[in-house]
Amino acid sequence: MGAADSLRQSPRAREVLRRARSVPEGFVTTYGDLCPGAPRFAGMVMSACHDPTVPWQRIVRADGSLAKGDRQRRLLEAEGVPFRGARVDMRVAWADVESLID
DNA sequence: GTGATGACGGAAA
DNA sequence: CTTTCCGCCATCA
Repeated sequence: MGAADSLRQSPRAREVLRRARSVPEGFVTTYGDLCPGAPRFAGMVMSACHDPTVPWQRIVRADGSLAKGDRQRRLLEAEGVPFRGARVDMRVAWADVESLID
C-alpha cells in the first residue's frame, strides 16, 4: 500500500483527517466540508485511512446518502443520527466543521 | 511533463 | 421524486 500511505501523510490529507476528527458523536459532515473544492480527494483520503481515531462513519455525501451502506448506517443510528428514508437528515445532523476546527 | 483514479457535487433531464 | 452526466482536483505512477 505505498500510494495509500503517502496519501495519508500529505498536508491536505492531514487537514482532511483533522476535520473529520472534529465531528461530534451524533452528527455528520460531508466530503465537501472536509476538503472544499476537492471533495473527491477527501474520499480518497478516507478510503486510505485505517486510523481508528477517525470517525469515518460520520462522513456522508452532501445529500445525506451513505458511501458505506448498512455498516455505516448502523453505526450512525447507534449514535442517534436521524434519517429520512435512506439518507441522513442533514437539516438537523450536519455539523459545521469550519466552526469546530481551531 | 501526461494520464488515471476516486467513500464527490451539482445541474439537468 | 430519481438517474445521468460532466466538471473538479490532489495525488501518484
